Amino acid sequence: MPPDEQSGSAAQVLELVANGTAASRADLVRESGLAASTVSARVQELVDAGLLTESGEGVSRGGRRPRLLRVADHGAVALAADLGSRHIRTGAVGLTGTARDVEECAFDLTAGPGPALDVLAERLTALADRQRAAGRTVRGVGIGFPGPVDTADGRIIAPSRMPGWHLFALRDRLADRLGLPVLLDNDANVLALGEHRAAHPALRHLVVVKAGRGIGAGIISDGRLYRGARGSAGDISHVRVDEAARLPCSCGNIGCLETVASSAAIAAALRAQGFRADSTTDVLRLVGNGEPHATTLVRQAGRDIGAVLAVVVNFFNPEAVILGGALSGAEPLVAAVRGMLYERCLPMATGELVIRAAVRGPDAGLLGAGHAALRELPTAHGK
Amino acid sequence: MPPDEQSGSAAQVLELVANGTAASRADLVRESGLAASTVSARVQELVDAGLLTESGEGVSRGGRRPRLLRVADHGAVALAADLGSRHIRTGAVGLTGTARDVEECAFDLTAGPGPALDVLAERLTALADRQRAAGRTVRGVGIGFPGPVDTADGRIIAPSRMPGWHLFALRDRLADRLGLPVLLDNDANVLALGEHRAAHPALRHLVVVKAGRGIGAGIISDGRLYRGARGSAGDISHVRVDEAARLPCSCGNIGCLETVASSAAIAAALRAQGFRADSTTDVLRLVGNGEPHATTLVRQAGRDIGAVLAVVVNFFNPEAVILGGALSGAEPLVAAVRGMLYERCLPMATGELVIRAAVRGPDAGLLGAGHAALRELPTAHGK
DNA sequence: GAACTTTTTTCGGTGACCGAAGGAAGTCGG
DNA sequence: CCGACTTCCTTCGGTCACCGAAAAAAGTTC
Repeated sequence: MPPDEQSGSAAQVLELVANGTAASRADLVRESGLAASTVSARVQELVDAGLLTESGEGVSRGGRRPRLLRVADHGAVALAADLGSRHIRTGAVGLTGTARDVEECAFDLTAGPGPALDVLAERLTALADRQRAAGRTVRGVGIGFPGPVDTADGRIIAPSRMPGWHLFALRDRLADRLGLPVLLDNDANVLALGEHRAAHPALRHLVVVKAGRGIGAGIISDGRLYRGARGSAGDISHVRVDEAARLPCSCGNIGCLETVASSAAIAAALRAQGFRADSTTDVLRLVGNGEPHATTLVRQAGRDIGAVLAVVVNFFNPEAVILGGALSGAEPLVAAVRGMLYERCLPMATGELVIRAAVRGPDAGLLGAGHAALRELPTAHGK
Repeated sequence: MPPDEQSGSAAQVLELVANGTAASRADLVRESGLAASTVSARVQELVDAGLLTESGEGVSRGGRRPRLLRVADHGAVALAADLGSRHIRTGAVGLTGTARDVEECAFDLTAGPGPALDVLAERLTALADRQRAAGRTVRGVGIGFPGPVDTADGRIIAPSRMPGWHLFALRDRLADRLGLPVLLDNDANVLALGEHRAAHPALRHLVVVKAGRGIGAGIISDGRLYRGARGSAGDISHVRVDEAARLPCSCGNIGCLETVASSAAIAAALRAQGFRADSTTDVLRLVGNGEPHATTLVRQAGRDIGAVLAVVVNFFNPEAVILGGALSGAEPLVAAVRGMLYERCLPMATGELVIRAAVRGPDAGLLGAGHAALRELPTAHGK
């Protein structure tokens, strides 16, 4: 599926060095399970390809000193964009796994694909120019989109709350404008990739929730992103959680998780109570200020999300549930999800389950998008 | 993970012939994606090993006639046992994928592991003797158990409703008694293996529900059985579906799927209404007779199961949901699940979703257990 | 400074697969 | 009935990814 992908174990070697699991060939032998000769050969390839560099020697452990390896960060970066329904966040991601030159601007995606394409192209062009001016090579672009994506075609599919986007060929349109290869995926998927690679590389089964104005999930199964039969796996935003609710959802049903537990829903409820609350930021501010109504609403949202995740945890039995997206910045939400999972799941499923907020915070999605782009986009000289 | 497993593509070749997808080497080339030379080599191996036989020639399609291949059914079988909380079903499964000498007897698993081991050993010994008398070689035993199983250790783990079984080493105890290698897995898992291999080999992502006195699910992800982090994936029996329920469940919670939608729950409700209903068979009989109360209860159970599966379908996005277990014999249940899924899931998830009852009926679990045993158990002469 | 350790490379496999070429056995159209 | 085309299958010489044994390289310890 990935157009490029080096010999398999080479990617693994690079990954282990990139996320800090291994710093020398000997480490790689221990961590990867490969034969020493294989590791040596792969490292040599990667050094020759300019992806790894040797950087001095480490401390001896009673024998020869290890020759330390580092990911070569001099050269290539991928541009990354994390699209939200109300904002666009951009940055440059290098092989070392850090985001540089991060910017966020307000933008309403519901305005339709035309304006969005303009803004994206403009900001990414500027970003590319700055990166090139700094001497870095821009290898491609990774985009996380807050709605269903056909990753094969690079098109948006029937996103709720965003009329006009259906079947928009964002990937190719953007690639034309930028003259760069573009990778397009769902925002929760790139978030999951980012969290997995940067924070939990050792875990094999992982559910990463993105809770913001919408609610989605990315699934890592057996160490790889799981997309499902039609690519819509992880779409929990329209699971019914409130039988009594009368609020209609954009999907045509009622009581969807998204209409009761997203930050859009919380903000609306707060406005109905007389608060000034438009954005997720406003909600977080009110919670941070200790506003009881806001805290109650966020906690209830956490319980609703937790109720859905309880089914998911029993069914999928992951090693970790990671909460990302802007709402995960609210402690009460994380606490409520935890409580719900421990209450409702089988002890066998929660026994060693890790439940925590995304460690990379607001950049996690960006890192995932950049990472994916660096890994999967074709390049001229075999990466 | 499987102790034996032939060269990978050999297993694939055998599988394609066994399930009827391919009948000649040329078919195998088309279906498997392997090179013709590779197919030829693997077929030769399998013929030499006595697993495949050539059986005459097929009809020409304008060129040389294909040399037809068949799975050699002369020799080896695995014994299989499908344990229910109230019955034990046994049979012999050959490489051709048919169950022979199937028997079912009533037995109460809650009586504890001792008596169960005796009955199992006795019936399987008799079955083995009959198979050997018929000139077949018994290669091993596959067991499906209606509760959580540690497949690495071959032990039962904390099954609800079955005190005394916790940590019982069923696999090794049975292997000692029979003098045969034993494979032990959860009943829903072996059901999923059986349905996938026998009925839907082309599908890659599959959820197979076993609805009987308990409710479990087996997951096929990427063509392979998915067990999750701790091996408890698919355990949806204790998902809360009825907030208002006061019925306590063996797990300590209330409103679990199992306490409201299992045949045990339906039978109890029918008894409360004055009907004679002890077993799943009684429930099916009443539904078959058109008894309105029974049909209503079964339909409601289907809706409850459907509500849980709706979350699962949105999250996992499978190609098919297969309903197995005794309750799947009730048409209203299948209809109710269908209705619930189409109502509650996103169109993208249900667009091409197959929802149907297990085609192998009551033998599906048996076939899966036998199949798994034949595939994964070690044998003397390299299978 | 001899005897271990640890790290890394060299070298000769091995196993699974592929692709080109060609043989074997057909059909079909004149 | 004979050549031209198809389809099926095998033979043969690769390639690729990896492994394992051995040894070289570089250190530590007593």
